[in-house]
Amino acid sequence: MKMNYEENAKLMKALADSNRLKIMDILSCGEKCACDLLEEFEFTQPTLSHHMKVLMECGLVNCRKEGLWSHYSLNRTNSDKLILFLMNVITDTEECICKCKDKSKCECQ
Amino acid sequence: MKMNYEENAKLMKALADSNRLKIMDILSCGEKCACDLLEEFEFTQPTLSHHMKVLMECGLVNCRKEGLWSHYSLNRTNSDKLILFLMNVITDTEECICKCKDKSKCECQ
DNA sequence: ATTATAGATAGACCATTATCTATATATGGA
DNA sequence: TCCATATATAGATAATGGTCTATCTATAAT
Repeated sequence: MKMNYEENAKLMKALADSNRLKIMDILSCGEKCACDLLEEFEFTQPTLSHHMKVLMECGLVNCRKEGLWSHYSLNRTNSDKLILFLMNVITDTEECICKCKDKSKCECQ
Repeated sequence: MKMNYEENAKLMKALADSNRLKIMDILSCGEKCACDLLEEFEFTQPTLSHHMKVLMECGLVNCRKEGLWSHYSLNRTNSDKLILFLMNVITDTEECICKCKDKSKCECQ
């Protein structure tokens, strides 16, 4: 697997916030409009708008506009890809970055 | 599953950096000393020390001291737990936070 | 004991970010 | 057309975080 640390770090940053994790959790059960999401939090509407922008810009959330309302939903493809990436990170694979190093050079073992 | 957004957001923050993702990837193949890790990066030794502290303090990485050397390794239990948490976040489960809400109150659907 | 080396800590600097208030935009209804 | 409402944007502020240089601590070798 091609390990793109930079790109996936952006997705991780998007989820490195407890409020956005909660938003993702809520959306995992189905599409929700902004007003419904806002009810679950203490922060203001512009703050929710900011969080949704962060999640959308990195591709973890989709938005469907209908009249005045914005309906948000998970992008499951990209969410799954991020988890797959993480599983690759913590798994010892043949193609791992460390495999190409000359082990004999290590002084400390 | 008990969804502790705050606590897991801390773990996500620790992995929301491309250098630390790469460190985790390297450690996934086995224990490495700091000097070996440092070779893979452009940044300075104090910067590596900072990154290792972040990863250790949230429990994603263990450290074994041996003389002058510090040997780092993945904490697979905690790494696995984080991925399990993420899978719960993006999965529609019966116990999801949104399930207790009164759906009929939603104005937008 | 002195010196060299591995790693940690302190403090500074700059960029990023979560939040707010105020305001703008866009849509639907009277 | 005018107003109410849902959401987005702008700009400010305070906190956080990644990196550096300089320095400290602890261990090992001579």
